[in-house]
Amino acid sequence: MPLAHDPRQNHLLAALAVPGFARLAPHLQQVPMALGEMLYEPGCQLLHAYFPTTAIVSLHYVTVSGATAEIAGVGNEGVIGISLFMGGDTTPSSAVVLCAGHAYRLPRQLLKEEFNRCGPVLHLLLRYTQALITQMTQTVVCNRHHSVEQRLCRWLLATLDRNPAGQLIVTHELVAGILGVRREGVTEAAGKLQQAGFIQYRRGHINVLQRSGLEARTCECYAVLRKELMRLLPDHHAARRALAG
Amino acid sequence: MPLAHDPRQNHLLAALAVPGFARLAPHLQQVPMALGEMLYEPGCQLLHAYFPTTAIVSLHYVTVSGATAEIAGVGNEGVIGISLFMGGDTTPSSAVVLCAGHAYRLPRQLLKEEFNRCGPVLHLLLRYTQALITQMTQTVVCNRHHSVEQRLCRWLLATLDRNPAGQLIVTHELVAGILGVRREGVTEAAGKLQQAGFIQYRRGHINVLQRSGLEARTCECYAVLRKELMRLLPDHHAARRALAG
DNA sequence: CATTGTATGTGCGCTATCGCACAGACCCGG
DNA sequence: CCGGGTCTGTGCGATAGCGCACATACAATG
Repeated sequence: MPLAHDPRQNHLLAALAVPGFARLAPHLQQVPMALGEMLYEPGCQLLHAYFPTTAIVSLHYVTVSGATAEIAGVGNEGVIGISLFMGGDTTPSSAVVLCAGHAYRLPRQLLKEEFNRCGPVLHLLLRYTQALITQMTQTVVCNRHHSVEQRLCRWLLATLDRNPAGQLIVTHELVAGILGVRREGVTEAAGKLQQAGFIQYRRGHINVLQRSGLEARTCECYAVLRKELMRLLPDHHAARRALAG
Repeated sequence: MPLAHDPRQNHLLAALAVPGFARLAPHLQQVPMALGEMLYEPGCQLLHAYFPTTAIVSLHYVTVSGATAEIAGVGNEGVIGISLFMGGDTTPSSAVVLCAGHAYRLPRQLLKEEFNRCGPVLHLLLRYTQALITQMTQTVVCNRHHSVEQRLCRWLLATLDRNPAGQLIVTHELVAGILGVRREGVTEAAGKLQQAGFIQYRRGHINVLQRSGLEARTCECYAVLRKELMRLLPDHHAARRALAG
């Protein structure tokens, strides 16, 4: 059974075989993540990789004119800092904490060393990177062709998958930045979902009451992505619990 | 000096050190690529990786309702088939030939074997993958915030960079599929660019007359991306020529 | 409990893009 | 040189989303 704070709440860490995990564990440091905290800025050298457990992080892009969009989200299924092992060291996007929580961080050098052993850790991280690419692929087409309401549903569902509590601490403004639309557009779409009884919100909180309603209103992107992520990232954490039980 | 058909017209192959290249060269098979040819379909297992020399390929996504968008383009700076070494084997996107030309292909198994030597080839391919991610990042935000005209300029410039001839064999319809807009939208934007004297087109052909005009009208995405690709993918082919000269 | 900053609701007119329909123009192949 | 299929030009009305302005309502804090 996992401790209150266990690195293995992160699925990637949970999927590591014993020797790899044993090498890394002494260097994993738990850190709290506050809402709005920026883990890295465009072009900045990362010092650590972050493996979220309860926190949710958004990979963001901000244009010169201040327009923003989420490129992909990262929760306990993944890691922030793939450029550390992919070779570029930096990226043109930034990483912002969307839901406060915790993560374990690993110094840059240790991640690189473990990666360069060319063992299972390398393959695990690359498979996760492939999953991230899939997410970005879906976001490209979703941003192009789907409505604000559809994309709001998709985002709510994806975030819920990473935070089963069912209560999100976000403002419409924040969601607008993620979807790359006006705040008013989010207010309108959220209003419709609330009227339908699927969600309920108040000043900075969104409660999901009826997942199935959101699933009915979202675009295909949610289901496509979920299926593909299942294929690429079997939930080893759940599997381990099942084995232990 | 490169032969008329030299694998090293592809920058990735050109960047390989002698031993790696020597191992792969006997297995590289030159293949012609016809306009519109589909290299792989969503979810299909690739049998080869393709290293374009003169061909240009578009990574595409098609929704259930038939809407399309380009996720990223691949020319002689890259390779098609990263999922072979990233671990997923398939992707939800497809790859379509946009500009007829040639490529060298390498059987799946040989690429994997070379990758698993964990030498310079692995690092080169991962760095290219990072460049592809950067391209997708830019496409996410560009699709969300920039106009048809800006994105048309960006696409023309990016394609020109991969095909210095300055003449593209594409219809408005085809470009519309790439940008994810109506055919009429492309006709209108292209009309404006032609009136400005930047391009000239006729039935299925587009000639770029004045790059600087396009550069002035495109969004920041082109410059940002170009700079980042320069950083990640120094043009080893040009470097080699310079050394030889 | 009063205050104040922040979040949300709403109403405009505006623009880009869509979806459709059809006319013309090109050019390839017979 | 003559078709006929394919590209391109153009003109609608419809719509989603924008940008702005301002009203209102909430909740944290002293």
